[in-house]
Amino acid sequence: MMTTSVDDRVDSLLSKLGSRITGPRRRVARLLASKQGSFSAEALNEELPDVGRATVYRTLKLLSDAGVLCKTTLPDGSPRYSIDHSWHHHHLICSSCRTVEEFRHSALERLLCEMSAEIPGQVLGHRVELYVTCMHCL
Amino acid sequence: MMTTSVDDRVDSLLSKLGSRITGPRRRVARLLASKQGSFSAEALNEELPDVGRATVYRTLKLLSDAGVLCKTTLPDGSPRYSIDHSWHHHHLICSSCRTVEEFRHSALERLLCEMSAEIPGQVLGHRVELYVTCMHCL
DNA sequence: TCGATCATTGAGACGAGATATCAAAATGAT
DNA sequence: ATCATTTTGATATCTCGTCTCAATGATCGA
Repeated sequence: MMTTSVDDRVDSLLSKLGSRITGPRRRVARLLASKQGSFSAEALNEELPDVGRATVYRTLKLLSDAGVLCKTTLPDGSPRYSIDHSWHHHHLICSSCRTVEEFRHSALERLLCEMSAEIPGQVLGHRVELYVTCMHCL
Repeated sequence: MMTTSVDDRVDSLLSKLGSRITGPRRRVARLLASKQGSFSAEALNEELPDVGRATVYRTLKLLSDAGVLCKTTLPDGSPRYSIDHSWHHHHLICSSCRTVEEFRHSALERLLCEMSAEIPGQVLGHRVELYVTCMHCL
């Protein structure tokens, strides 16, 4: 097994951030590692009855700021988290099952980059979301 | 003056929608007409102490559904409303002053339309947001 | 113009998602 | 092992809304 354990990766991330390695943070991270697709903070919270609500939210924020997680807002305004696979990407959001998927599109990036030059002020970043009915729901 | 009064326009919109023309709805609409840029529902509510909270939110929803208003979510998740100038558009959001501005870009639309063909599932719509520091804040 | 009907209102309860407070517990540098 | 500093979690609080329901008021037909 060449695979580093989840705990090892979390430990090194946390120390890189200058944050302490604690039990609750590991428990949140382990649960995240077992997830795929998108999930709500509240769902995680319910799956971790022995970790305080505030700590779940704090850890989610910590990991989002660190770029490990990605926070998206569904069209109705409800927030979803997903693992950030660490390249710049955008989201396909299924209006039916509310699943969030990543996608990348180089032509789109290029165009957005070109557009930035035309826009007054300084462009800091962008977000693109496509609302779809996914194959599974069709 | 060729200008139709706000009340007249609101009246005709409401009857087109099959909704009743009421005092509270007029008061909300008048305030909206005096606004420029983006605003939060709560701010409107505070400026209309004689209109019930529920009614403010209901009217905002009514007008959003009717396409008169446009609801956006700032990166931090807080919602903003703005007058929808009634063509498909996207948003420039100033990260500093949180102002929301509309923009249109035909090449971007064309590309997004082309992309829809490549994407598995059925594309229903899209949203593009550019985060900027606006001229005013620079 | 007058009622009858039915949409609308507003006070307040409720709910989701999230942050603030603060005493107690855990971490980790020494 | 010590101790300053972080972190935790119970709870209160906040924001943005929706729901309920009795009272009100707009509209339409006679």
